[in-house]
Amino acid sequence: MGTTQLETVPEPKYWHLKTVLSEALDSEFTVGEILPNERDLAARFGVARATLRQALEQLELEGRLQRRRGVGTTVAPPRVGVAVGAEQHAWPGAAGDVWQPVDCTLEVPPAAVAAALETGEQPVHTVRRSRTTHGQPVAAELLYIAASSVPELSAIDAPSGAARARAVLRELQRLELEGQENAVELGSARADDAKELDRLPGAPVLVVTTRYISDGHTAALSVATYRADTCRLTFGDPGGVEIHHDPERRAS
Amino acid sequence: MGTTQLETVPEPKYWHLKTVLSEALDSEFTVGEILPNERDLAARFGVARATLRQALEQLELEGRLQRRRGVGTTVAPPRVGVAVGAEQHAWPGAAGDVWQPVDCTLEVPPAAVAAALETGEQPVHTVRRSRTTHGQPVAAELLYIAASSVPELSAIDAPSGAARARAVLRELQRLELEGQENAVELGSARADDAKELDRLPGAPVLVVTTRYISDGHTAALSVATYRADTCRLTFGDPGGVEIHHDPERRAS
DNA sequence: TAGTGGTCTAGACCACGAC
DNA sequence: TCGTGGTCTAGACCACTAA
Repeated sequence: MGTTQLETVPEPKYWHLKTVLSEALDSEFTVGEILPNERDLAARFGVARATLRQALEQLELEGRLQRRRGVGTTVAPPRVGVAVGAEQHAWPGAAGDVWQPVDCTLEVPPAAVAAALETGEQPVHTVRRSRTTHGQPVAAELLYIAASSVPELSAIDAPSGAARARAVLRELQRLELEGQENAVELGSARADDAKELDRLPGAPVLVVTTRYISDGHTAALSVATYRADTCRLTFGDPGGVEIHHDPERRAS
Repeated sequence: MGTTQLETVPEPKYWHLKTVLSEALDSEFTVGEILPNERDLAARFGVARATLRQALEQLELEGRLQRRRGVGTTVAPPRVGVAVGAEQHAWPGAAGDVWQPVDCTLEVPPAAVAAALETGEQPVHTVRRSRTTHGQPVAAELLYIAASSVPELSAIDAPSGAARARAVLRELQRLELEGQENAVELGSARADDAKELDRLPGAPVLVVTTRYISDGHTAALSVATYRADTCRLTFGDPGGVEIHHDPERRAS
């Protein structure tokens, strides 16, 4: 990474910079290694710090770098593959579920959720769960369950907490699951999700929305927020071998 | 959107700004409507243009806005749902495939692709396809097919072009498809993909990687690049119940 | 306390699209 | 040609982490 000059090219500086840095990451750095700080890097390439940051931001978006305030910029490990929608015909909380219940309250959900659950202004069971891989938090979930889906629940004691979450999920298993519908889209982390995922608010996340269908209606709705920088979501037939694909450097 | 002041709060200005703008979009703007330009907006909120842009960038990332140089910033329509991995047990190019062949060449693929296909330094059939919804381009694909997977192809005339692409895909159907493996991750658009998707290079994309497995090996590898701003990827088993997704915006 | 990345400013010029 | 968003600069200060 000894290069100092940037030729005058029609392409943006930060783009060129990103390419140069990307190649340097491949050839001169190892996973976990810490990079020079932004001010030094900017000076070395003869650009303003903001321009250097634009390149770093893209590399972080692609999962190549990890930046932490007060610490520095490090080379990120390859993204981890996490299976979603694998338990294609099981309710959340069924045996083998990788999610860990955290809390459960009774709340009036956002309008879009209420519309899907057809619950109007009624409060619904709102279960918070988290998911970790290799000890690292990778996803936070909000699971909305219509009160009518778990009618036997009123007898249960705990008004909230993980115990209640487990109780609600246990009741859910009694229903017959007809099918589920999944969707993935790009989003940015809300403040609470960001905290749980150990990221700053606004960090890019992959939002997986799952609709659990029973008796022709949406009995439960899951909104799971995965760290986009560290995760590769896998779905469908679990074949066997795992490949890592780099989303940017696949050019010739 | 007449507000002019921003209180002194511990949260970043751009974050607050984003919230204010988001609410204004819901209540005071309609899809396709054009916003005031960045300089005016920044002045109206009493912030520097760069700060205003930080807020706009996030809203664009979330699919709420669309910005085009030389034109302006408009309110984006809700994301369109596009099905991926739906033809769970069919080769690309099979009947009903939504992809449109564009070109086909014989090239040495990137190292990661070569590793998956186990082709070493050998060139592979590289099919370029595109996908549109409602007349808009939503995805660009590079489909790599090991030469050994379509051995009967040498007799075919066209050395490249859409005709050859169709020929290669036709040959592919002769193999028995054992299964496929899907993954989705966040990436940024390469220059060529960006052009086809009508975006700037570096724009956020959802990269869907599909491995087609035959005879215990990876016979073909698809790398599909979807516009992250306009697409919501749907996958999995609809359970026979086809539910029309409500156009209502997801809660945040 | 020192050093890091995160936020913010007030400018400037450029590339592109529409007129 | 004009207005738009895109890029870039050279600073400043803040929030956080670790020593």
